[in-house]
Amino acid sequence: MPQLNGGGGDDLGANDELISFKDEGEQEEKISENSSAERDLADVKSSLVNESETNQNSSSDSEAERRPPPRSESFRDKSRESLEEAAKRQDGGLFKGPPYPGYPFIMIPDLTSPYLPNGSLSPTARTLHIQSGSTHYSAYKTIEHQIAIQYLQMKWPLLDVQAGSLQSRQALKDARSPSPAHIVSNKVPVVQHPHHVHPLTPLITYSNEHFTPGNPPPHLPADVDPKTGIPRPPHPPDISPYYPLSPGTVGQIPHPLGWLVPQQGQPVYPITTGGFRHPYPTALTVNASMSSFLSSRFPPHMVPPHHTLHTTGIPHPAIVTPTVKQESSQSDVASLHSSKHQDSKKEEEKKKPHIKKPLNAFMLYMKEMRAKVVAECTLKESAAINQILGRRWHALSREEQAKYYELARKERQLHMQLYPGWSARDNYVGGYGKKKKRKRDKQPGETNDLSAPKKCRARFGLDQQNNWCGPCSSL
DNA sequence: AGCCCTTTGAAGTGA
DNA sequence: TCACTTCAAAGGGCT
Repeated sequence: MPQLNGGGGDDLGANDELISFKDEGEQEEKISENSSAERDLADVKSSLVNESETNQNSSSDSEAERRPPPRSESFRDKSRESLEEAAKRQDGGLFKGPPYPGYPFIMIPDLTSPYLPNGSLSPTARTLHIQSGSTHYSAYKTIEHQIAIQYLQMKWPLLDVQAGSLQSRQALKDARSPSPAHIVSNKVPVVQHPHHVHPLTPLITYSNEHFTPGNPPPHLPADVDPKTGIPRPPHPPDISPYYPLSPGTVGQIPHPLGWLVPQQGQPVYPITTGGFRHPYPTALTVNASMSSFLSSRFPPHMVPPHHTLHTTGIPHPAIVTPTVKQESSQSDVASLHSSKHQDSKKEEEKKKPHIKKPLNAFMLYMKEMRAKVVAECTLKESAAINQILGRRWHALSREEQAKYYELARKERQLHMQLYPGWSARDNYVGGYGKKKKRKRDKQPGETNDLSAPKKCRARFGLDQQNNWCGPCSSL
């Protein structure tokens, strides 16, 4: 069976991901719909309205047309065709270059695998010598190692790949807090972007424009702050919007795996307790969060002691330590004064990081397009925005959707590599079946009933006659 | 403060 | 296998 990912071995179930695609005839329609963003949005709005007003007939044309046909093998085949095409366009395989310009996501050959693409054992997997609590690495200058460096340099020319960066992941994985091995050779300063460039951010910020080399997308954060709506200063023209470089500071590219790369002499990463909301909110103290994370993942003898707030690296932004993340130092001090073992246990419980789910294709799409829609429409309420985005999602062409599915697949893959033991179940509050929050029981098509538009009108000030929100009527 | 709303998709659970 | 549930992001609204 052909796999989407030419790299093989991908069992992430991307095959069924395109079930929402439309059939061919509909596709043409959708392509025409996409001819203009404004038209698209207007169409989306119209379809929303029409659907809202006519759904009682349960024959909403727009919905019926947009909704993908039920799963069928033929459809799956088509989807696979599409995916295969996409895979071919991307030249498939994890070890190929970034599938899209502006997508500098390095799929480092199986970071958890000790083997290099050439089949040899990677140095990081071979030589980890732990002596007296410090970590030393040897045999850096092996052929394989150099090959790996060359690989990274080839795939990411701007990256000054040194031994440290290659070892850093293993180093962090073993959570050997600041050790010379981390510090010395890493020349990839992870100067945290003010917006906390997530290693997956290049994925998340994907858009069609991103695939046009040297053509910064107009709707990127440089235009409008997705949160505040305040226009942002544009990027210098000679600087990639994805890499917040200052001229001549190539080395300050945020490593896609930057959170893994321990740093020395770097300023403390900007702590944005408010404002920008990153897909993977960054924990504040790597040692506290990471080692607690490791505590939960690895046997105690493998977990180093906490080193309070000495920040020498970045935890994966998917790791969230809510409420306690800023109390780590205080809690550490408190635990020293507290002789109650239970308290410390509770602290440990609290410190347990929350690894968020990887974003699916639609979520990635939403993250990228939300700001755009918000900018085009005065609506700010996410529920309304999401409705529009949902329509737009269905209006996307197969290829466009396939790109997001691919990004989502890679994100899942990376997530799986980063957190091998993680399960979505871990994030279930109260366990399955015990609802964290009462969700409205959704009957088939209930979202299209009259109550929805009424509620929408009430909440979003939708125009009663035009069945759409007044401020956005121009859309 | 915390849940609701709203979207799609992934993943887990139970029958 | 299927149906159902939860969570992922977002942020204004509501209790």
